[in-house]
Amino acid sequence: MQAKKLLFEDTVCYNIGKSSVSEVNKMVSSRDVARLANVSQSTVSRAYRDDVYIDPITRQRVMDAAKQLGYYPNLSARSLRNQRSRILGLVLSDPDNTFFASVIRQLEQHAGERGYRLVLTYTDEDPDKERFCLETLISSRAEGVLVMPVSRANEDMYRILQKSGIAAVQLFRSLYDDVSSVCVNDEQGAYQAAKYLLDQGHRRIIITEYTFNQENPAKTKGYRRACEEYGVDPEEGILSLPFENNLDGIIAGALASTGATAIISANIPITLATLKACKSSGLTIPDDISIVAYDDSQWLEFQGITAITHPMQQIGDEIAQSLFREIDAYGDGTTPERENRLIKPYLLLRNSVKKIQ
Amino acid sequence: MQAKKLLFEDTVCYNIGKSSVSEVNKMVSSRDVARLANVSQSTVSRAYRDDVYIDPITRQRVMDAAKQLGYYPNLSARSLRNQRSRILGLVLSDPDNTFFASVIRQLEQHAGERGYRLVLTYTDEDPDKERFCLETLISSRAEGVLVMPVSRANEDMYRILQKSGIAAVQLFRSLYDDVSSVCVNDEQGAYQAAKYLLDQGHRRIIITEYTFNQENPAKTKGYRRACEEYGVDPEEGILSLPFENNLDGIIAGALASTGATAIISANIPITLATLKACKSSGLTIPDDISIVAYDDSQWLEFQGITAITHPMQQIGDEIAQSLFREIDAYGDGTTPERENRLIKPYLLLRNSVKKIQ
DNA sequence: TTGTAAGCGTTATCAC
DNA sequence: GTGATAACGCTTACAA
Repeated sequence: MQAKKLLFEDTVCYNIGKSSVSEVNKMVSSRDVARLANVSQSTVSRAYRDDVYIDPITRQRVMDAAKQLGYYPNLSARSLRNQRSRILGLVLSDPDNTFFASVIRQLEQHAGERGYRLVLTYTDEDPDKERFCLETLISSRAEGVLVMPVSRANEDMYRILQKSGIAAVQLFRSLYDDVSSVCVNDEQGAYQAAKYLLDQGHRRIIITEYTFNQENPAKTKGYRRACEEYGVDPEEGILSLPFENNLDGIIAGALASTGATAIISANIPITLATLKACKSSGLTIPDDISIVAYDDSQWLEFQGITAITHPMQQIGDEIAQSLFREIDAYGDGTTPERENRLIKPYLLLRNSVKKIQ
Repeated sequence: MQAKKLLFEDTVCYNIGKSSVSEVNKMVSSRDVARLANVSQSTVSRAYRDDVYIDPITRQRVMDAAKQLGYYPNLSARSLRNQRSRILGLVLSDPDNTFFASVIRQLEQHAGERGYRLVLTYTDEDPDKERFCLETLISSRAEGVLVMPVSRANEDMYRILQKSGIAAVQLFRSLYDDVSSVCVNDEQGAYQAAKYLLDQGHRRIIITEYTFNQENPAKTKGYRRACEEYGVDPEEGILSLPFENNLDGIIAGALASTGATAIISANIPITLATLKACKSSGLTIPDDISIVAYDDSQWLEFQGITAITHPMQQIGDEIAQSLFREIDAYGDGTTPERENRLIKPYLLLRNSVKKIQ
C-alpha cells in the first residue's frame, strides 16, 4: 500500500462577529482596587503579602474588590521594585527532542515550589540563537539560567551572566570550565554502549556525533576507549553529522559503505533517522544491524531498542539543587562555588543487538 | 532477551572551587552606561530606539559603553513604562506531546518577527493548572494568550482576559463561544477515519476520547455520523479514558472485551498506549487489529501507521494571523471581532489498516 | 493597623 | 541633539 495524501481542501473560516463584551477597560492596577475597597494603594499591596500586619477584615475587603475587578499584580512592577524577577530561564536545543520533556516537567515543579516561573527558549543548536536567548533572559533579569550550550562562541555572554549575578548551570554539555554543570557521563555511557557491542562480537561499529559539537567529544572518547581495549581501530567508525532533519540518507550511506554490523546513535532524533535508514536500506534489526540508542524514549522502549538511559528524576533534582545553590549564594551576596555534577547513565538491554560469533 | 537494568552507581560530584570571577557587580542600568559614556541617561535610552534622532557618534559611544559594561535594557522597566510587555503566552497541555513541537517552532518564528517573546506554560490537562497559567500570564501583562483550553471551569478567566484587553485564541479546542479559535475540524477528521475503516469492512471500531474532554465531543460526533451512515451502532465503540500515562491496560481490556477489529486513537500519547496494548495482547497490526491514529508524528510515519494529519505550517500561520489581528485591534482601542478558524485534516494512508471482506 | 512617599529602570514630553 | 523630569505599578520604610 503506497502512502498517499487525500485532497486537501480550503480552510473553512467563520467570522461570527463582535465580541459580546461591552467594554474593554484598561488593565486594572492596585490603585483601582484601593479606590473600590476604600483603602490606600499600599494597603492593597499589603493584602497580598502575609508577613505584614493587616486587619483580616481589611484584607478581605481588598480581596473582594480585587476579585470583582479581575485584578492581578503586575509582575513587571514587582520585579522592578524588588530587584527580583523570580524568573528562571531554560535554554534548550529543540522542541522536537522529547528527551527534554521530563526535564521541563521536573524543573517546572521545582521552580514552582520556590515561587519561580520557568521561561523556555530554544537554540536549534544555533550559536546566534543561543546568544539571543541569553540576551533576552538577561534583559528579563532572570535570576537563573539553565543552558544546554551550543558552542564556545558565546563565552562573553556567560561572563556577563556571572558579572550580573545571574546563576548559570550548563545542562548535558560542559563547554565552559568556569560555569557549573549537570551532565550525564557521556564518556562512560558511550563506553558502555561500545563495550557491550564489542562483547557481543561486533567489530565494525559506527558512532554518530554532531559536527558542531566536536568541542564536546565525550561520547566519541568513550567509544575510542572501548575500541582500544578490544584492539579495534575506532577512527573510521566515527560518523560526523550536521544538525538537520533528514539524516536518513547520510546514515544509510555510511552503513552501506562501512559494512558496519552495529551503530550507536547519539540522541533521539538521530536514532529515529537511523531506524528510518535501516528500513529504507532493507536492513532488519537486529539480524542485519544492531543498534544501541543513546538516550531513551517511550517509542524506543516500545520498539525494543537497547538504549543508554538516564535517571531523569535524579537529573532534575540535581539541576534544581545546583541552580538554587547558586541563586541562594548570589542572594547572600557571596560568589557561589561552581560545581560539576556528573550523572551515571546505564545500559538498558532490549532486543536490538545481535550476538555475533 | 529480557529487559534488565545494569547496576546504577552513585552520582559522581566534583566541586572544583570558587569561581574565577573577581567581583559580582549589581545589574548594570542605563544610568551606569550614561556615566561611562558621559551622556545623560535619556540619551542612552535614545540610542536604543531608532525612531528618534541621535548623533550617530553619540550612539556609538553609548553602544561601546554598553558593550563594555554588559548592559542589556531591563524589560520589566520597559514594559512598565510602555504598557506593552511584548509577551505572548502559550498554554499547552503537556511537554511530552510532540504534536505541539512544530506549533511552538512556528509561533516562535512569527512572534520573533513582530518583536514578541513566547512564554510557554503547561496545564497537564488540569483546570487548576490552566487557571494558574492564565493568572501568571495576566500578571505578566502578556499581550496575547494562546490556549488549549481544558474545561469550561475557567470561564471567568477568559472574561478577565477580554476585559483586560488581552488577545486570546483557543487552540485545537473551542470551548468558549466568545473566544476566537483556531481548530482542526475534528468532527470531519474522525468522520474520515471512521468512514475509511467502515469502507474497509470494519464494523466493530473503537474510538477513544478523554473523559475530561467530553465538553468537546467533536471527534466522537464525527465517528457517530460515519457509523450511522453505515447502520452501525456507535455507542459501545466509544472508549472514555482518563488523562494518565499508563493507558495500555485499559485499552488492551477494551480491545479484548469488545472484539473490535479497528481502533481510532485520539492523539499521540494514546496512539502509543494503543500500540503497546496491541503488542502486549499479542495482536498484530494490521492483521489482528487495524489502527488509524488521530494526529501524526515522525514515529508513526516510521511505523507505517495510517493517520489523520494536519497541515501544521498552515495551522501556525492561521494562529499567528488570528492572534495578531486581535492584538492590533486592541492596540487601536477597538474591540476585535472574534473568529473561529477551522482547518481541514486529512487522512494519510499507510499500512495499519486491513481490508475485511 | 493604615496612609504617605520614595524609588526601582525605563520612555516620552518638554525645554534648551 | 541632548538633558532634565514625570510617570508606569509596585514594595517598604517611616509617620500617624
